Amino acid sequence: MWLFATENMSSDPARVRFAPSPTGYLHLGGARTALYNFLFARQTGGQMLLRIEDTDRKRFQSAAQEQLIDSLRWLGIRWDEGPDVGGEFYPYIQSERADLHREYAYELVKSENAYLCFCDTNQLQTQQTTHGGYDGHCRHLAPSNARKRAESGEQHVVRFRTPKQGSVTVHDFLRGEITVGNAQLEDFILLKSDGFPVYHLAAMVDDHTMGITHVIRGEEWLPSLPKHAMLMRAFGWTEPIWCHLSVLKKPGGKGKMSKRDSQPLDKTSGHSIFIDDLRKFGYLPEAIINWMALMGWSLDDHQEDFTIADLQQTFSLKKLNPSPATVDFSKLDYFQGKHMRLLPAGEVAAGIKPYLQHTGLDPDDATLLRIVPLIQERLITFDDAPKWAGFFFSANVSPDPADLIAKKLNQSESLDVLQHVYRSLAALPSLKHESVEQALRSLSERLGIKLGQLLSPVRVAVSGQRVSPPLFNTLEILGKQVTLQRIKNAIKLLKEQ
RNA sequence: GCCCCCAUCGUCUAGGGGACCAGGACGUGGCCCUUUCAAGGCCAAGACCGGAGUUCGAAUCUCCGUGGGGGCACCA
Repeated sequence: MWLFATENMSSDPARVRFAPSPTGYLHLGGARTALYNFLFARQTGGQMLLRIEDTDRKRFQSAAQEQLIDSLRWLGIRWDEGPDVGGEFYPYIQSERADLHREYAYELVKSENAYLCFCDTNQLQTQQTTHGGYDGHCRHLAPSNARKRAESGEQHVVRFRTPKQGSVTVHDFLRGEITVGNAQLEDFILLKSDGFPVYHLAAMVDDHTMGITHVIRGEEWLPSLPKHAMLMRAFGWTEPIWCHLSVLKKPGGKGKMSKRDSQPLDKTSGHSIFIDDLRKFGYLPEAIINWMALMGWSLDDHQEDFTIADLQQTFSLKKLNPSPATVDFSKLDYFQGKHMRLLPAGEVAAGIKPYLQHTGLDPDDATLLRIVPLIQERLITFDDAPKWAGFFFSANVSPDPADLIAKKLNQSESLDVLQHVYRSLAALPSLKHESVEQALRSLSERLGIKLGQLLSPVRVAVSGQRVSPPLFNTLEILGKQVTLQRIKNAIKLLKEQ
């Protein structure tokens, strides 16, 4: 047991949260953050919360929340509290908690840690150009006066009063002390003029009231960490443990991966940064999890195969890597192939069926199950199935006559091979792979050519392609009638050349 | 422009002062196996960003530089 002792084992159960904004589909960066939060919660025997950060009504997308939940679930990430499963701290949709946020904002106004600001957009714009930001115009208004203006209906926001002197120091679990001069921080907005809280306020109020112990989130939040810490401190709350994950860089390593990069990545390459796309392309959640877990985290210098259950055992915040990682899809394919080979045959059959159907074929389950052993280790994604197994189900194949000519054989020699193969297969009562193998091996000896040379035209004849699953089994599944018919057709094609 | 973070093979990483002329994995090249393609096995090439310190000793600690990244909204 001591072997596995980590800082997590000895600490109390953690309460963590994944708090996406419903502005788009779940992508790798978000999924990885969710994963790490989930793993950490499980590792410590704590809870994971899902909270929807939708205080920006302008960017709200109604479908996004369901999409998000769907992708997360598909990956196998679970949460103990959330908008869909409820929980003690309901609601978990931030916009529904706005009253609470407002209350806390005004508590800060009362304690003079915040104040009302009446500047309009125009004023702010000029301040931006002349002063490089908000100039503190309303910072020193008399509170009573400000209250009167607000009560008379004048539009206003609530701003946090950041100290002008000194600096803030915040501790990040992975990066240590981070100190920023207060001069860098302007009096940021807490409550918008529509009465909705800004993220900084809402998230801190929710984190505190929901009992969050560790904030594990992306590095893009690091610059606002001082604000968050200041808020927590102004309320007199104890800060959670802050842990900022590195960003994921897009393939090629130039720049942070972002939602806008989806276009050049998908379709053509069969890759995408969106979980939902990956799913459509026929990837396995197990593979994606294994791959994502290793982008920014590692257990040691040799183990790299992990199931999500393994990760729940071994994950630790301490082994997180603070430097950015570049997304590498070739490694995803590697893990995908591995997990594909681990799948029970029935699941492979069920997985590839829709992809075959999508190409207009009508595969039956029994045949599918016989084919799976032949193609399973050759598949990367389910989407690869049509190219490996499509010819089993199509009515006929149309080989390129040039492909029917084996390497180092000319046309008439290849024709000769096909005709011999036809005769010896026709002589068999049925095409059991053992008897096919025996027949063709002895035929190749008789003809004095290599087995590979003999098989090549046959392979093309029956599958229509140069590369196929192992041939003897293929012929058995295809059956005598179809096999002979396709060879006959190939012979005809070659003769016409 | 200002602020912050990061820095080991092409990529993901191990490494927390001597165990490192730096280990593993993906990818790449070669060989083996072989019925094409895979899978598998073996081998190879391939990195501590630079410069000053600290130290008997630095990939590991400090500083400066450089490079990369992130952030500067009544977005999250």
